[in-house]
Amino acid sequence: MQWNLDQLVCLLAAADSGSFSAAARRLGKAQSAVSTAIAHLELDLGLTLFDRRRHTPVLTAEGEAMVLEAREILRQCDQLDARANALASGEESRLTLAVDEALPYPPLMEALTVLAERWPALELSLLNGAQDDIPSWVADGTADLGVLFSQPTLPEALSVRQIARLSQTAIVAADHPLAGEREVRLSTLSRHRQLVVASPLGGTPLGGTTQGGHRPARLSPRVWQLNSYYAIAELVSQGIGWALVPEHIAAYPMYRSLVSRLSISDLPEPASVDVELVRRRAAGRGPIARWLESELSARLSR
Amino acid sequence: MQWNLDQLVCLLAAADSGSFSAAARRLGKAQSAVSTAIAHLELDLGLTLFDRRRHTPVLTAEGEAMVLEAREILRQCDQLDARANALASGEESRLTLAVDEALPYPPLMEALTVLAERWPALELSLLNGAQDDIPSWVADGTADLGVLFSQPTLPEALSVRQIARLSQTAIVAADHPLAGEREVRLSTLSRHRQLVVASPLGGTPLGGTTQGGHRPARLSPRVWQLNSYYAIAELVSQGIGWALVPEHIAAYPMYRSLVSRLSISDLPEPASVDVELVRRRAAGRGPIARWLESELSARLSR
DNA sequence: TAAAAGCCATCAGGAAATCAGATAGATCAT
DNA sequence: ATGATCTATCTGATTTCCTGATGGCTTTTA
Repeated sequence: MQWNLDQLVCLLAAADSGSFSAAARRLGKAQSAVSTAIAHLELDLGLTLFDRRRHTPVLTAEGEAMVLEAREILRQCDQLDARANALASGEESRLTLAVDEALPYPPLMEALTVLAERWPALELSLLNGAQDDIPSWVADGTADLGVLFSQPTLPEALSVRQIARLSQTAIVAADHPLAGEREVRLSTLSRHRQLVVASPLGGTPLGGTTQGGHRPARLSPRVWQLNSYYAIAELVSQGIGWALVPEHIAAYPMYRSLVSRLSISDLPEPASVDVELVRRRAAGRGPIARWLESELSARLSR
Repeated sequence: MQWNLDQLVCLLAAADSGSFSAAARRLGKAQSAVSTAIAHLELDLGLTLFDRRRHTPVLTAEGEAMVLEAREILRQCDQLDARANALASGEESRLTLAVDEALPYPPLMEALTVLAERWPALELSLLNGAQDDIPSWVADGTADLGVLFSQPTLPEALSVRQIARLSQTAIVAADHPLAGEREVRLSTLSRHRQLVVASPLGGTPLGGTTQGGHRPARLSPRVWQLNSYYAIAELVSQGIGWALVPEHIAAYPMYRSLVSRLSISDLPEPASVDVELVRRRAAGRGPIARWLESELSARLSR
């Protein structure tokens, strides 16, 4: 392989413009440069690319085949350049996304589908984890971005942004004494055990590193804490107590027939839980991360 | 785009071997050449491809992305070279094949399927034509190769090779007086009109350009000539006469229920028709044409 | 701990490729 | 027939590229 890219450029310019002189003008070179470039290319390839018997050279069949190959190579070169420019302007070449496994899947997967089309070369890693895993993965660099349900304590090194709010519903087991009621009052609920998400488990979230993020409402004096909405739904369906969970968890096929929704008559405002996006303060701010943030925010809010 | 292919080669060698020195040894260059090549590449791309803080350089994330792009480009370059070598050794870049429309399709299509896999870049043209079209297309350069049923007269400029022999069967209309007979004698057949393929139509094939190729057997004094087996089968099914046609024509779904096969008791040898491949004397002798010739011969003979 | 080995970046000088401009021969259009 | 345009080729100058040497740095070895 003796030839170089400039010779391929000359070949395409000559093929497109129909003469070596025109190609030279287009490329801003001397005609002799194009002429010798193509002559050398022909020597290197062992082919006659142009039929020079007429006034203006005309591509041979072999020449046309080479033009097709050359065009593909230069297209790839342009792609390399484009990718280099994108990377040079800060675009991520890899992105690791950590998401709470209890988040609604469809909007997440739709966003990733669009992502795959728009940045086909991106190496994406997707980590599914429980409530507590997400911030620790982001904090230790395992993940660049994390999406999780709002929780009261987060490492200081992380920055948080609320990106959506999911409405919640109260559920009990289908055979629970409360299941028959059309509406219940808080005072009624408080006589039964409440299951809430909490992280870190059993800790007293009052330390100096506490950030915003409201803690899950404790409406009953008898509380069990778990780190997973799935575990909560599981226990609720066993009749252990009641819980506030996001709508999509209550609607999940595995639980839908086992649990019963409760409407709480005297709740000051509709129950909801925030979805937050966390990143290390310094990182996770490339163009793809920013796009993904707004995309997830839009899709989760529908 | 300032960079060149040598720099990409250096990048890959360095990435693969883990150090610039090793890459230089592998490429048969000085270490400084590799070092400056990669340094220039980094300047051109605006990226840091290697992390040089340690003893041996290690690819950055951006570097890995560029390695993937570069590998693809060099793969394409190898492909261009391979194609150039093939073309230089006489391989066709285009091939136009003219076939008699009455040839059996399945073996033809199977051969073309294999052809498409084996020479993916070949530009193939397939012309379907009647008996007379094939040799004229090959003679005037419209086609490179022709496949047709043996016919007595061919232009002098064409060379012919028999590549298969298809057995024939006699057919009459299902409601023809002969249709009930289990076996017929030639003397019986000769009392009915025979339809034969002939080309050129109505000509007296005795001119100076006559070549080998036996003319279709005229077993009856009353003969109609047509240039297409399909037209013959059509007329036979109308009860116009009887004909010798290749087995697959008699088995063609459109005619199968309309015609009846006859077995001729006193035919000296089983009726058959030769399939021939024609080319201009000078042309049609590239590797692909030769492969196609043997492939068609094998598949048509099954 | 000290020496040795291996690696990289950089520099200088020479080899090689590339380029622009000029020229001559060929082809096309008028 | 003539002028315009094209290609191939030559020449000298510029640029690029390469090798070999050197020094600084890191890792391994003694």
